[in-house]
Amino acid sequence: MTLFVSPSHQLADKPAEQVSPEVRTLAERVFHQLQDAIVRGELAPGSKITEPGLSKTYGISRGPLREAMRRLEAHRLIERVPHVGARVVKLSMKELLELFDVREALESMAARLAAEHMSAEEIKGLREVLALHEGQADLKRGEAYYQREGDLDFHYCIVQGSHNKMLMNLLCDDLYYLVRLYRTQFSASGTRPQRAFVEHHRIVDAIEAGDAELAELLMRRHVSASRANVADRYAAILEQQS
Amino acid sequence: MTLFVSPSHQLADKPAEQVSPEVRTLAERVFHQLQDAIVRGELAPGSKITEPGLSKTYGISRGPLREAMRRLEAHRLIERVPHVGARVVKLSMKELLELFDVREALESMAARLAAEHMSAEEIKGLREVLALHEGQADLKRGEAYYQREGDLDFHYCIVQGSHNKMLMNLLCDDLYYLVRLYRTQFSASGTRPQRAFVEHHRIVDAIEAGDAELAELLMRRHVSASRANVADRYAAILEQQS
DNA sequence: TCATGTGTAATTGTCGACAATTAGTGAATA
DNA sequence: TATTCACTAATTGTCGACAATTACACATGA
Repeated sequence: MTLFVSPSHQLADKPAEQVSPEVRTLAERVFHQLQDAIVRGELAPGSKITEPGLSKTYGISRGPLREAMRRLEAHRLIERVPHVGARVVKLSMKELLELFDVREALESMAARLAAEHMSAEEIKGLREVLALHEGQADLKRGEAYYQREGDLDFHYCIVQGSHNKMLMNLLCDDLYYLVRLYRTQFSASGTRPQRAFVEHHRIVDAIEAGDAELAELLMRRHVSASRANVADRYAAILEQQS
Repeated sequence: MTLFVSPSHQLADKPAEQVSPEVRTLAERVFHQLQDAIVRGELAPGSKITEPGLSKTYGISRGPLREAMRRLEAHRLIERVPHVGARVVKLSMKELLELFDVREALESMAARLAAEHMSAEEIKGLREVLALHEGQADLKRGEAYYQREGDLDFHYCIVQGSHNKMLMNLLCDDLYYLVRLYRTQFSASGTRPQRAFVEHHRIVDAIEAGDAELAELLMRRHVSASRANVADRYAAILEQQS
């Protein structure tokens, strides 16, 4: 399967070293390192990050560090206030649901475009991704982690299949890091993974049939169901606490 | 009409001075200045911009300048290559159409959410925006410029009405500068403005009726028609040249 | 006890200088 | 003549130091 390498796998395999492709400058490297650290939860959401601190931790001066932080800010992973400082972003449930709305809009469009533009070879690769997930035992046992990572792989493939670079940038470079960050704050499981798996197959079927409208509709429902699942679990947690 | 101030009007009224709200640092100021300069076409698309050059032009050192450039890069207004330099982004027709696809996805979602969340007062403000456009004589004469700017105002209002901050950031802070940049490269007019004006009213009707699905559908068609108009005009230009 | 003002310490913003990489010019050779 | 290599100039990347702003602690007064 040479289709693509998901960012999650990239980050899981390599221990945050600069073996990656286009990391030719210190600012680039520390940007990716900080991105990983935030997404993995090593830098706690809401915690304050100071320039001298990070500068010492990563062994670089504040110049490239500030450029990296500017990029993190643009990607919505940290929040800065002039003359005050920066904090790791902390997603509220409201913001998380907003993120799902944006995903619903963009990913359904991606599915539509994928149905129109994906080559037979790409669709084959997509099937292999699904087969890979099916083979994983933990899916049946209801353990959500790999399924969720695989879920990202799947969505990643669809977005790539849209052949729309702007969409790819928005979803794969920007929003997915937020999606992964959310995992460190709200864990999700239940019976959702199995159903999501079925939905994935239906979506690929529609794409393979070249039915753009159906692919779009199914992806929209898929993301929407995922959103509802998160909202329900959150409501349950609130119930439990009170 | 206290509803909002569109970025286009902001930039039109103030001659790029730092009277704006939260511009408390040099990097912020030069970021906005460069953003304006690019969107207005003062910095030609595709032209190379060098750090010493800008540094001298704006009278600041390269530190804050580089941070501003990093933000411009994140907003896709310039493209940087490590150790080589930066260029003002030049939208190809393919990329412009990609942008329309993204807008179609996001703005239709915004219209749906606006129909669900806009208050009566906000809707009243929206009507006033339309009335303002109607009063402008150049709309009837087919002069597109103000209509197009007004078009942005309209879309801006809808996005604000969605009450979804993530959507607002994506559309109003990021993509709209690209949309405005496109105007400097491809001028659009024809009979489209008048029809767009009618479509605007239909959309507001749906929002006022609280019909989320209809509002979404109409906005989707509206953006799609705009996209088709651009594509047709481009095809005509290609025809003319050959 | 609470509010207010002051002073200090820490952090952020900005600058100029140096190191590293690249592009372009020109000369030497096949 | 075309190609390749070296050299130079310019630009980008990085660093450390200084200035400006802010936050916190403490003392003073009502």
